[in-house]
Amino acid sequence: MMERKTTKSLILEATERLVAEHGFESVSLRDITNDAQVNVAAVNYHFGSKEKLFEAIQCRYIDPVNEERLRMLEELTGEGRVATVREILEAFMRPFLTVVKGSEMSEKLFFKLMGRCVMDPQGGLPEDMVPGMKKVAESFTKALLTAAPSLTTELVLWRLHFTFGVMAQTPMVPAEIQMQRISSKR
Amino acid sequence: MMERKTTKSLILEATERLVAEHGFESVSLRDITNDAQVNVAAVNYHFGSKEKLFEAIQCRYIDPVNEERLRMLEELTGEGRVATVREILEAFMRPFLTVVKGSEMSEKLFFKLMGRCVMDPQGGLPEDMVPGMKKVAESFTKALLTAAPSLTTELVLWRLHFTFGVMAQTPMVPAEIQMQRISSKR
DNA sequence: GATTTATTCAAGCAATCGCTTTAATCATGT
DNA sequence: ACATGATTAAAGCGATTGCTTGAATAAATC
Repeated sequence: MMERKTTKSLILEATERLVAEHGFESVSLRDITNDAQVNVAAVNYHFGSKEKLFEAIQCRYIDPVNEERLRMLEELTGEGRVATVREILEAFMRPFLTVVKGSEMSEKLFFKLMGRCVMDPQGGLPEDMVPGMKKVAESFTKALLTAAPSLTTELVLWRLHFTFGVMAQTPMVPAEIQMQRISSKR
Repeated sequence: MMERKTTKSLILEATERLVAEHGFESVSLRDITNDAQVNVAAVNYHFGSKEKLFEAIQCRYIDPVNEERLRMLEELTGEGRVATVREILEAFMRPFLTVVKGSEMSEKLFFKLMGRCVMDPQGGLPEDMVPGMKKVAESFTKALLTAAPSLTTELVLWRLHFTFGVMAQTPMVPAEIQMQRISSKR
């Protein structure tokens, strides 16, 4: 009996969908396996535990994003080249679009999932993602300090934090705005 | 036997603390009652259900914030007065500080809790908070459109959304930045 | 075709979930 | 002192949690 998609990828996709929609803490193994039309035991067989499954879906897209970020930054600043703040920020943000285009996910779902990863990270980031995140933060901070020498490290980190946070928050647009669309007369 | 604090307020304070720290979905009734040193049944006795308890701690500070917002806005724009964008935004943000100063909570905990209310709202806002939120959104949108006629309703709503979101996100500053403080040499 | 390995399945485990029940205890008014 | 209503406490309810088990099935190797 040949199936179009493997059990493992069915689980991953269902998890991404449900976590994006409801957040990490609200999703149970049964929610996932029901949605994926798969046996409960399959999660522990393929991933070891619920926590490791969650780590897997966090790494799945964030790692490529971080790699593309560093690649673009190296292209901008390598071999003594000088980059503008705008170019550096572009290298920070654009990889999200690059990665989502290359995936099978809808943009909206993708950004919702990214948002959950930033807001919810239950028990912190996966251990093997920490070095990559540190590398990105360090490299971009250094590049931005070079491009804008009047700033301090602390200022740059705060602004990066907000830059990332606003992006992560964008797809979470709550009912407010649609409600307002209706109730406002202008 | 007279106790310093009532059971009800012990529960409220423990809930605020735990929700601010771990988010709504992660906190159980036992977590709360253990932390508050009260019986499990006390929650359902005083609040009816876990969900209503959560609604209570959401309304407890957000309602006063919204009232103060409308009061400040009325002071700025009432009786045909004209307000600047900056003044209006101040009326939008400052009430958070006013309310937290008047409470017994630490600022950090307060903003963390507010952040959870924006990010986590499991099952949407409490029903009886919706009218207040709508009123605030409408009034401030209208005021901002008057102060900055070149903007559209949609633009104003998006910018309010981000303004609010950035504030809600501020106290969530993750390990990144402290980590970076250590690992960066500058 | 037989044997071994990888995967799926139904069933059930202990732990915890929100919540209820019933009885004891407290406070208050007469 | 007694009765009344408000509050607290211990025990346990059914449902759900993450996870494991042992057998059945599919796939791969010989």
